[in-house]
Amino acid sequence: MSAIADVARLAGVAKATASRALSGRGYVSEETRRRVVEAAARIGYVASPNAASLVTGRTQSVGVIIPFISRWFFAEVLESLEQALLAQGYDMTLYNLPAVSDERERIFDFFLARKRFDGVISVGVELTDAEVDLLHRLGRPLVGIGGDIPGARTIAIDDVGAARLATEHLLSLGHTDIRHIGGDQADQMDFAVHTQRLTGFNRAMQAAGLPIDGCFTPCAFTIPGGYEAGLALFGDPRRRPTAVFAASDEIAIGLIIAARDLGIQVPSELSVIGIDGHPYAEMFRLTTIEQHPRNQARMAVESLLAALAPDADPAMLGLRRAPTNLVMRSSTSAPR
Amino acid sequence: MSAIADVARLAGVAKATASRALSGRGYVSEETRRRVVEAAARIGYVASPNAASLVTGRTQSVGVIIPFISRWFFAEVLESLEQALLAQGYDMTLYNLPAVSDERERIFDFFLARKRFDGVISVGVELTDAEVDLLHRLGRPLVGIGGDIPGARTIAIDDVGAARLATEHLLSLGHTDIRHIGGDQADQMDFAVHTQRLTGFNRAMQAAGLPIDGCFTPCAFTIPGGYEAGLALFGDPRRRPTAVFAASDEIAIGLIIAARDLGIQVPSELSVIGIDGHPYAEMFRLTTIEQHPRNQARMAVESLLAALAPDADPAMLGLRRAPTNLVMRSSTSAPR
DNA sequence: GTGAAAGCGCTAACAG
DNA sequence: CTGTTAGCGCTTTCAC
Repeated sequence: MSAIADVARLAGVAKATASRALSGRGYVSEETRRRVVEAAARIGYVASPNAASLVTGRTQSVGVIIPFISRWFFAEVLESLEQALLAQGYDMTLYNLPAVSDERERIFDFFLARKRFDGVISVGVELTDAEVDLLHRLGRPLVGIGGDIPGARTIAIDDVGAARLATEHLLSLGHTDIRHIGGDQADQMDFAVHTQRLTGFNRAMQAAGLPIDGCFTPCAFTIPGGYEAGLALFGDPRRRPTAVFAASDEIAIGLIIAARDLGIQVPSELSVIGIDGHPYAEMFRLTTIEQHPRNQARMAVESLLAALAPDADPAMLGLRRAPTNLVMRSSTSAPR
Repeated sequence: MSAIADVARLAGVAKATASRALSGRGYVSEETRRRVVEAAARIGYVASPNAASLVTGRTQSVGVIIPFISRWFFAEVLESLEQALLAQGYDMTLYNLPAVSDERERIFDFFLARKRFDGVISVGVELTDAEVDLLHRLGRPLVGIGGDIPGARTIAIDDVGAARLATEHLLSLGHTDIRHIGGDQADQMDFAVHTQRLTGFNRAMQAAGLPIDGCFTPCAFTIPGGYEAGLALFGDPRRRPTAVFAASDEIAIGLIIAARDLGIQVPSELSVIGIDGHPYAEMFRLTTIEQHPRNQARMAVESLLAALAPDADPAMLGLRRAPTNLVMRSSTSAPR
């Protein structure tokens, strides 16, 4: 016997009335509602979301696909997504997407293809055309964070602009020997971020009339990645730059640790600027440009839920961008 | 019309047969199965997990509750859980549990209480009795990682033993002025971990006939937390210890950064040992005891799924512990 | 404002 | 091996 039937019987009403009273949809007299709620409480009634979904088509659940969990930016996004979603009564099913592979295909074909979610949020994943297609075919809102997805709302910072700003900051301090350490272009995982930040760097350098040849060094997008790159780059004092723009704070922090290991004073002998707003920035006296992961997450949820609302505003289908602020977390300095 | 009915009609069989052919349960002739599968493929049939769950009672989904996402250990556990679960056809719904609060209560009463999950995995959360009760009342397997949950399978390292081992390592190098920097006992979030690691430290010290008064300093369980503690602890050269056992690698790394900022050589002037197996350990020449988050996660999933299997082995209901290895990631040294 | 009835899409008996 | 029959627990018309 369906559980709600028990509640109904106990309250002396029909199943339909109990349903209305409990879900808040439809007209129920105050007196009846009270009786139903009380009856439900008495027998500890909990609705079956499955049964409800089967008829309403809504699952109150959203799928999130993300390529990393342990990198600061992604973890931060995840935390905020979960919080924002939960506050609206949605829960979050997480798919940690590997590089294109059988496993990945399975996530799309087996898990995402089913009508399990009211919407999908894709965080910093470079999706293939087929994947985007499949997601659209679900007929449910799709929102991206960290890069464009054809036909979907997207939240992102202006990566080219942020990189340019960072580089210009170093230029304005008088530096001319500046390097960019960033992600490998061949690394599929991190959206166009790598390319865009390199582009911003190149533009700023060229606008200042400086050469860009040999200024870029790729490395893994992590603290150890930056550390390795730093050991290699700063090893020879005669070829050491006076300033570095790192494509992420994690790389920047790795560079600083390496510099210190080599006895180089930061920031007096070497200026480093990064992008992210990483919480370790202060400890390392790192100048950084905030990427506001929490804001981006909140905006994504807001945008997704707006699309889910009965009176969805088609205007929200455009591209939205989170603000990009140059935040001087600590001192960079002029070259000596 | 139910989608599977379309498939059935197209294949010229009954719905039940189509169901059997597609789900693999029950007898179907090879010929029939082929026709059904083909028909399904032709119209792009995807089963509705909701409808299936409604009748089978299984959701192929597990709930995971966890207090942090951005700390290394937790992120690592999460990644492994997701991977192991996915491989078995389960997806993972994530609840980032805040300290006891209305939000937290809502997670239990509203989200977890519904029969949405085939099982629940609790990672490093100190659950209240009421919460444990609610989880048990679901009648579904519950597995814990990182600390005991009454009546549930639990995977954890031996925290007291690991702490003791770490301290003994420092003692064996000849150190006698050793401090323990760990989590605040009042911090509810981190299970009994704080207390247990402090206990292990105290036991080792006492066994060596050393005093423990004033040897413990609490701090936040993060790199910045360790950094702050380090600045305070190492500021006065006359009161500086020769070795520190940090309750986590993150604290240890913070301590090392602080020490370096103060011009102290690590490890020659100060030995630091931590627990975790953090990937930054090598960069910081940190000695650490591995906590194997990935192993623990895999064991948790294994244990959960075993309980879900039709022939569940009641013997698995016991407490299991992951191996604790003392790994010398790099050099610690004797006091000078 | 409330009740009766008709499903949502699927699987599990049970015959055949 | 396959078809028929009953629901799983809920929401939603549509009358009253």
